[in-house]
Amino acid sequence: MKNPKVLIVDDEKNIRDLLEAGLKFAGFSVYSVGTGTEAVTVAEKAKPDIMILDVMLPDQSGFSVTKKLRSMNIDLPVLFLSARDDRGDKVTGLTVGGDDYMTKPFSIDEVIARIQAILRRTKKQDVEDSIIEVGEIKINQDAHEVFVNGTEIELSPTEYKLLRFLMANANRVMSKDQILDHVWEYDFNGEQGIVESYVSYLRKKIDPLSKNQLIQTKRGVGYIFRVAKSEE
Amino acid sequence: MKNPKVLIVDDEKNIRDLLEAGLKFAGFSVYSVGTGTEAVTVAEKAKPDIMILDVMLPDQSGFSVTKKLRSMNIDLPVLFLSARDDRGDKVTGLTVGGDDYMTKPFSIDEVIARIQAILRRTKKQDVEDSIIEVGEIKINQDAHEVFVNGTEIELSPTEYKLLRFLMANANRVMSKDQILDHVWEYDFNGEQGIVESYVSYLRKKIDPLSKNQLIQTKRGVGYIFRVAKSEE
DNA sequence: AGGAAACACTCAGGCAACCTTAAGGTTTTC
DNA sequence: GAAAACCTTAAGGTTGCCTGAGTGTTTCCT
Repeated sequence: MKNPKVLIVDDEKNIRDLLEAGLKFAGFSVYSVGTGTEAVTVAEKAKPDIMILDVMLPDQSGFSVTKKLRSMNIDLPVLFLSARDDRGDKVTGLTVGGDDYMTKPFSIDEVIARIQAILRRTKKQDVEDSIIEVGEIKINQDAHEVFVNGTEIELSPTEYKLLRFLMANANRVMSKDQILDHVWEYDFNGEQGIVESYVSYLRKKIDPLSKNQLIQTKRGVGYIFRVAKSEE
Repeated sequence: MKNPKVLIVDDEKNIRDLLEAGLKFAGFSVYSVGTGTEAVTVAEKAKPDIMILDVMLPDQSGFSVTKKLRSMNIDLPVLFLSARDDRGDKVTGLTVGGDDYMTKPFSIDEVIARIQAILRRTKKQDVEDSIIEVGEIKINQDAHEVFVNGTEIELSPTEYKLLRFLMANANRVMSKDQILDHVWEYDFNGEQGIVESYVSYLRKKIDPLSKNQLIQTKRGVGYIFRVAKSEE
């Protein structure tokens, strides 16, 4: 199947829209509802491949939605969303098979990565491979490992997400605003300076092991992960 | 499809007219409205391929327009416009997915370049290629790179825009006023002298690597990017 | 042809924006 | 309670933008 179908269930419309825009662009077919009741209806009719489910819904808890679906023999993997500090919820949510769990606020690219990871695990879809390799760098997303010319380097979570984003958009300049929108959590309110800082951290770890300056600055424009400059 | 359709949404008529003229000339079919309500109507009926949307509209915010459209399952990429210094408006999610973001005042040719970049990325249209090659010079728009006979040169943003404009109109004289109108921001209030300065900067970087004088002066008329002079 | 006027080119300088790096404080994690 | 990760801030250097002045070049008029 070419376009995996995602059902988004969240009562905050802003969040739904954000997820919808990001997921559509990433190649998913998107259904989006605001209540648990609708979720059950759409899940039955549209037969999505995966569901993004807020655990705090106005009409019923997210878990009761999954129970209802299982009782109807509709079996689909779930990416749970919850507000931070719901530690209690986490345990319950994770008891079942291929599911995963994220806290709000999230970064949009992280959601996409998790969804692809779940689909990969449940093996029902053609999804992006777990391994991204661009030029001298190879990332294993499942293992969270990064290799520069075969040597592993340790990256902090933010560094990792930044690198993954730049590599996913290799050979294309990304503005600092774009980077903020994709890599940082959606409610992040800081300035672009933080992107500059993290690019600096990344370079410090990557450059000693690479032949070329892989992350290049385009002054006044943004940053670019650059390979294969001469011929294309 | 030959002529991509653009929907312009802005309450300032001046801006609408400016965009409309520029985009029509660039080969787009243009629809232009002044309110969010109209935008929704036209987007539904005319099915444009992309929308240019001011985030500050009189009747509703630009974001609510995109939300409404998404809830109606009308999915089109957006180039957001906003006034500079709208720190408050800087809501995350602006550039999520295939969308992009520009601040006013802009240069008209930069808008066209961004629109083509978005359409290229969303792959729904036959648009100009990312690479412009005229004579001895090759520009990679995605990477913001410029090569003269295979050697890369570094250009500042303004130099880059000026060169792109001259190359897009190769073998045709462009007056200094035309250049100001297309390359500089629409509210730029300076003199033509600045064009002379920037042509000078460009030549200093280009000429050492080129066999011919690529940017030529037409006294009393303007400048021309000249190739294939012998036969025509 | 001579000279004035218009046009064009280059350069230096002031200011603003941008980039990098480092240091320190806060939050999170174990 | 210590370590790691994260964010902010600021200093300092660099680059980019624009202006204005000085010089060079062409055109045009007498």
